[in-house]
Amino acid sequence: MGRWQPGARERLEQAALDLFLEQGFTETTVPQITARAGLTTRTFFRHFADKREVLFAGEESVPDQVARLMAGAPPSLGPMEVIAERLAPATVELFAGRSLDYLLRRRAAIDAEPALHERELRKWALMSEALQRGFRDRGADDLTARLAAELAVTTFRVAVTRWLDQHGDPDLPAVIDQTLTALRRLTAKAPGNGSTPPADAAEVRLPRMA
Amino acid sequence: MGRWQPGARERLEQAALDLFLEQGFTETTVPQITARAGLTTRTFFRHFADKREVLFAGEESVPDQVARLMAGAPPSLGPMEVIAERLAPATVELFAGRSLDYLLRRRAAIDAEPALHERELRKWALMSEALQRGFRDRGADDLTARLAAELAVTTFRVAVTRWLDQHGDPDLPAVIDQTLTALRRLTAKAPGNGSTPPADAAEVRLPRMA
DNA sequence: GATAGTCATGACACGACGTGTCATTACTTG
DNA sequence: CAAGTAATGACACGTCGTGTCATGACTATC
Repeated sequence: MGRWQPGARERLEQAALDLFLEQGFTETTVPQITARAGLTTRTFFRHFADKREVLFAGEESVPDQVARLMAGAPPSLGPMEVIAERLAPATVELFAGRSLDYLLRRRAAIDAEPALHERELRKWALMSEALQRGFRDRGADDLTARLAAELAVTTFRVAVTRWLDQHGDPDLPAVIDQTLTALRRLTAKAPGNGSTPPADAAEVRLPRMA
Repeated sequence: MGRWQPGARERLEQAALDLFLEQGFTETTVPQITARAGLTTRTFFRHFADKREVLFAGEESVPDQVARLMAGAPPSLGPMEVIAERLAPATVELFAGRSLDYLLRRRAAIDAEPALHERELRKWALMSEALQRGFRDRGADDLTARLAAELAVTTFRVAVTRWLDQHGDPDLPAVIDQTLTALRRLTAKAPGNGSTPPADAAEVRLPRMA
């Protein structure tokens, strides 16, 4: 363990996030981050593979956790049940660790920078791959496994996005539930445009035509 | 228009893809690409914002095309109908321009390099954003618009992947159809594990428990 | 058919990113 | 107190990507 000033990694993460929000990702240089954390440039790259990674540390284990979680679920559960009953609670737990304020600040930084947004997309893609393997190991055919994995990722990503949009007001489990319901309604053959059928939707159907 | 040797851009794209496949993306330096194309380093960055972009040129207009396409569809169509009847043919057309061989080579290069894979994810994300706006403009509420957009992207991305996996054998429209059908079956409440119910699936249900 | 204008390219300098390498410092173990 | 370990510092270096100015080739106009 490091024994100079403890928590070098955490200091770097904090300084980086602060600077990214203050001046932007591109405008922030690694020497600036390390100066604020009281370290040198070389040390930064010993903790993080590149400048973006400072916002994505400690997420490498998630795919493995996902794999174990799925292997531990009763074989009788279908893909959608696995998503709703096993993966959803795990996702909630994943976000329960960090404060809402931190999550919002982190998202603000990521949304402001395409390069960081790409890294965020890769995070979900890695999760999707793990889920896909999990579904295949549970006996699903290749197409179903892929779709189920993508569906799960879509659900959780959309739910978390909306949850943060509303500053965490309806709690995450509720938002996930709402998202799953909307997803089922959407894919059900019933035609319609997706707004709550006749009621309170204030939005207007645009008569546009190209 | 350039009047030195015509097709500088195309020469750069070709040289880059060849070199990426020969020695890998990271190992290929921009001077190497420009040398093979008979140009200078500076010229490369006049045509492409960065090294990755050489594989993603000419795709900036897709989101706009998507927007026009959706605005031109009859307002009576629900989200899933828009996906199946309007967006699917457009997606097919999008891939009809390039030869299967080129698409396979391009994918091989992208799959071998995480940085390129991230760029590919961003491409689909931009398409998803355009779709989301399109669905919202058609009167869908925010949640439905997001989910429909993500569903469309998932469908086409999975379909194209599988289509290329099989070297284009069942044609793309057929694969998209198959994918949409599997997606509807998956989200329908009917429990089950996603393999063709009792028959020919040779895979074994693993008795694993974490 | 000369002249001016336009646009792609060449040439050069430069800052930031990321890595390899070796020395140094602090802590741990015996 | 001595040896070993692990994180850090210091330095050099290659590549990426940009700013800037000069140069070449084509076009339009008179």
